[in-house]
Amino acid sequence: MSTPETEEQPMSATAPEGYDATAYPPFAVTVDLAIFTVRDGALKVLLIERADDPYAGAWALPGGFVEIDEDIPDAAWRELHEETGIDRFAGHLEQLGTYGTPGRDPRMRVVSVAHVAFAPDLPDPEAGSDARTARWFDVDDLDLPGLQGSHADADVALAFDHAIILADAVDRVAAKVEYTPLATSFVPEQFTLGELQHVYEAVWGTRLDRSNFRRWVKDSTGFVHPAAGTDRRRTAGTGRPAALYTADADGPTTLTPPFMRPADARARRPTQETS
Amino acid sequence: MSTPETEEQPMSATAPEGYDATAYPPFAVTVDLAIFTVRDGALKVLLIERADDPYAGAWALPGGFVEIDEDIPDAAWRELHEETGIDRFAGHLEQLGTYGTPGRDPRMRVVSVAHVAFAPDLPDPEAGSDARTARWFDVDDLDLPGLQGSHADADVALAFDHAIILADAVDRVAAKVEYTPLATSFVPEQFTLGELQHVYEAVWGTRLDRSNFRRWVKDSTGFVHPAAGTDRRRTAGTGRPAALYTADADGPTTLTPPFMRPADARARRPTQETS
DNA sequence: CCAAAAGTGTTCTCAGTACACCCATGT
DNA sequence: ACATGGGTGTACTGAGAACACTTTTGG
Repeated sequence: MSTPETEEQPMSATAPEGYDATAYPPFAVTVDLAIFTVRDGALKVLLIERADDPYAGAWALPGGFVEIDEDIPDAAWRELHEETGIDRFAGHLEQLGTYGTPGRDPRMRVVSVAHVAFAPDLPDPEAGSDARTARWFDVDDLDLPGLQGSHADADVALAFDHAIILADAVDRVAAKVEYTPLATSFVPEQFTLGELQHVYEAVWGTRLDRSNFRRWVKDSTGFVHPAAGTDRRRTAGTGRPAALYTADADGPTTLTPPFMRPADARARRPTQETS
Repeated sequence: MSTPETEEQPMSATAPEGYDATAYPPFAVTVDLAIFTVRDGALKVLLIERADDPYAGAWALPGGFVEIDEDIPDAAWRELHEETGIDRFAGHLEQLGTYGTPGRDPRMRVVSVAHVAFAPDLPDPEAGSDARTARWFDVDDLDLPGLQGSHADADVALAFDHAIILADAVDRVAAKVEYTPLATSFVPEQFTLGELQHVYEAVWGTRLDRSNFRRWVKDSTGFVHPAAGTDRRRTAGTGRPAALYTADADGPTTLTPPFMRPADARARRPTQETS
């Protein structure tokens, strides 16, 4: 942790040798969330429209202050619930990274712990729920730094450094579905293999061979299994009804072998070297 | 970012509706570093011995306060330099994650942005350099949560939540060498393929087939190439001298195909789901 | 001569790829 | 009938795994 190594190492001018517990540089700490869902075959992210300055009228990731006695994950789950109504454990939430460049918020020094959340297709946020607009955006319609395939509609300007955070978040999602069963977080509890395949195709922006996809999924241990009890089938428009599957609850957290996306799929941006 | 969404979302009691720029919960922000090197065929991490309470006598990751006008990567590089003398760009440094559970530092609310650094074999830290002990520890000699192979010598107690951070850091290192050329950050500028193989073996805690390793390395594009100019060879004790190689400077940041560690290698712990 | 490490080649196997074909349903 | 998507099987190919053998040095 970040134990103030008082006499062990020279502190900055703001926290000198004989410091007392209040003599440290005071930061504001917030959480920001990139909340993803897959819908209409596309990867969507939830953005809210800012009503006030700075960046009034711009779109931003939902987020807010961490309370002084609140753990960071708790703050993230709280924000997620406030924005989407998703209950704890009904979705997946993980830390993405921390963004704290001085000046990123013009008002004060803010360090934001960004998070990524996945959820099955969610309803449209209720516009009037708290006087502010919120919308699902197709990720490909946003102009994100370092991401190809952006046929940027970009009349959507993102506030603060949220374009960077969101680009990192998209990379994270694409990478995680490769070696974890997290793709199942994007589909309802019971799902068809076709639906699951659509998740991969949306996240990676590529097309997969149906036959090989099925074989890989069914050969992966601890990933999915035929839906218990009612072995019914579900229709998805036209065509033959599909068998239903469920995610293995006790499955491993990393898939072996991983499902590698084809090399031509959406390029992975490297982890930011902090240089 | 974490823009305080003033009227957009209800703030906590500490940052209520009509807040002013000073009315936010004040946090201390620090950086902690897990600095790794490979030596004697083992993965080593640099720890410092705490002289004072809390956790006097315990070992801890080096770290310190972020200054109020200092960017987080700058603070991490500064700490790295103070601890090891490594200059910017002479090693690899990246953000690992942020740890901010209330009470992790008994004195105040501290949020620490942990980092991972790789460097070639470094000299022993000078004990007298600033009155405090610092040592390289074999990672396998530490008792880290969720990591197998710990024949824990564990008379070494880690301060704060540093055991958790360090365990996460070890995972990160193991995962990164799989799909990035970062293993070359652990060896000198000119190195033999045997030395490079030792890095993988140390990080993964496994043995690799020499022949297959060479083939994979040489077939990977943008990874290594024969040492320029002097095509000399270097001896490593006894045996035939080996050809020298250099990392491709302009290489890709992700290797294709990745070099998968064998399934029996040190298990990867999943990304912490923030639940 | 022997040990140790570098360097080269060869076989075997299995997973990913591509593709062909049948099945069940809606219109 | 035909379009649409589900479901199954098969042949091809290339990369990883295992292992045998040669080369160059120090002792």
